[in-house]
Amino acid sequence: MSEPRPGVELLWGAPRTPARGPRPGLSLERIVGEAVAIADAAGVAGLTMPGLARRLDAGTMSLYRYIPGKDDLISLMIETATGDAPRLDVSDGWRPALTHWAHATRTVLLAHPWMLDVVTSPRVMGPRELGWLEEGLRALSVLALPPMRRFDLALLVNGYVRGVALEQVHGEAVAAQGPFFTPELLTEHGREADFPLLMEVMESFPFDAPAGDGEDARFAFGLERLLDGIETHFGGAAV
Amino acid sequence: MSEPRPGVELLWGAPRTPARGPRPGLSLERIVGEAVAIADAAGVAGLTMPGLARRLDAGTMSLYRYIPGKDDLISLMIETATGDAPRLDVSDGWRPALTHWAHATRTVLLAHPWMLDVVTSPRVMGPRELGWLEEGLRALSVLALPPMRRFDLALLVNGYVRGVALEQVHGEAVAAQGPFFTPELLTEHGREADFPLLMEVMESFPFDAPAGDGEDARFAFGLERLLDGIETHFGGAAV
DNA sequence: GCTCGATGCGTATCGCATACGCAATAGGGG
DNA sequence: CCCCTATTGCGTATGCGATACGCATCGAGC
Repeated sequence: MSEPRPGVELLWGAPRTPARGPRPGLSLERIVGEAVAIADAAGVAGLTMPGLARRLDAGTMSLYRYIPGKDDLISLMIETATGDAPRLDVSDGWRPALTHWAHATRTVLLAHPWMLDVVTSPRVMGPRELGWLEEGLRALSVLALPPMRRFDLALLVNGYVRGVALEQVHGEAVAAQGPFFTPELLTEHGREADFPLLMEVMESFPFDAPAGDGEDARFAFGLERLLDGIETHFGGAAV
Repeated sequence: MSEPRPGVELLWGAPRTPARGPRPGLSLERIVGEAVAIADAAGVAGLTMPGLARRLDAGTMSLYRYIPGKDDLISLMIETATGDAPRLDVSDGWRPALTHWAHATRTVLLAHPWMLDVVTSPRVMGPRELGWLEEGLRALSVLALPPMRRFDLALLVNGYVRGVALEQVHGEAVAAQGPFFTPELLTEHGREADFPLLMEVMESFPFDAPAGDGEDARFAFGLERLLDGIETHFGGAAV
């Protein structure tokens, strides 16, 4: 038996258009759009139902006429912020396509860092999000592998993208709340002898470098390594 | 000027032993240990100050005599659950050592899945956690690279481990709340034509396979690819 | 035994998610 | 054309979590 799960219908069903009753003063699109804007600016922690209602000039409880609960709102936010998957060009083989896919995924995650906090929760993926997976599979479809193996590879690359994005966002958040990753942390507690290699790193830390570029380069570099590894292993499987 | 930030002292300072006053009925160790046990069983969402106090047979506010706030508690939980970094044997080169390091990291994350939810928040790392980084750097120290570059590589591998663990935990959580990743999701909404490759995957999904083993293999495989890539790029840099 | 730095914790505040119910609204069948 | 009813807006209320505050109490050293 399939349970109703109203949230799934919001993601997958057709938009509801009621026949009778007062005209709705809000719309799912407006609610979700404003929620995404709030989360972009203040993170998921800054997104509250009263706060969202205030931005929409509505009563708090009015929101619940449109969504069953906050969890469903977040699912819809993910679906909206994700956007449509890029159309990949696989004519040059899987590697350029998968590279493009990975970079596009990273761009989305960095544009909406709160997504890194919420994609973990148990939830149902929407059509847009599955569209991204489908495109990833399409990039890999030129490899003569069982579908399940291609799926593994798509998740592998996706996991890499997430992990590195998480690392970057985390690092930036820590840096924003004050200098922490400095030699002083260790010397002040007399622990510098326990972390000789970290001391080296901290001392050479270029705090003045433009953070974004370095992160992009680090990401691209790691991605190339990962794809190199895939290629040496599966390169011969090209159709 | 360095601000006080009491949480940092809890992580890095010496254990406080008060001279006067009533004997403390609780201890940091007991509080943090019980908190980790709760989070292991119920996730961070299941960890509340009143709930924790109840397990400890204490009043809720008593906890605040030991920790400044919940955030600091979580920092301490991470530090405790992380455990001591494994001593790596680098005599066979960087690759076996780094492999061991990555697997050990993964083991910790899967033993305490809530860590994946909280490592993102802006926080200060403790000595144990930095010890892991130090060990990762030690594995890479046999490569003749600038310290910063070795640091990048350590974060790269760490990011990969996190990303894949996140993916696995997320997938398991979704699966636990009912079948979702099935062809029916698509066919029920008449969208099967939009996701031909996903349909293939869903149809071949072996729901009966032992999940853990498959995930371990997938992780190990991806890690090998990543290290392969690093090796082909930096292999010549061995000291 | 007095003092003063601690501790245990009841009480209170504040913010959040969300259930419930009532009043206002408006398309459509009679 | 009007009333019926599905529907909306939202005030009010509940319950829970984090945490500030203050009081009663404790106990090591004088």
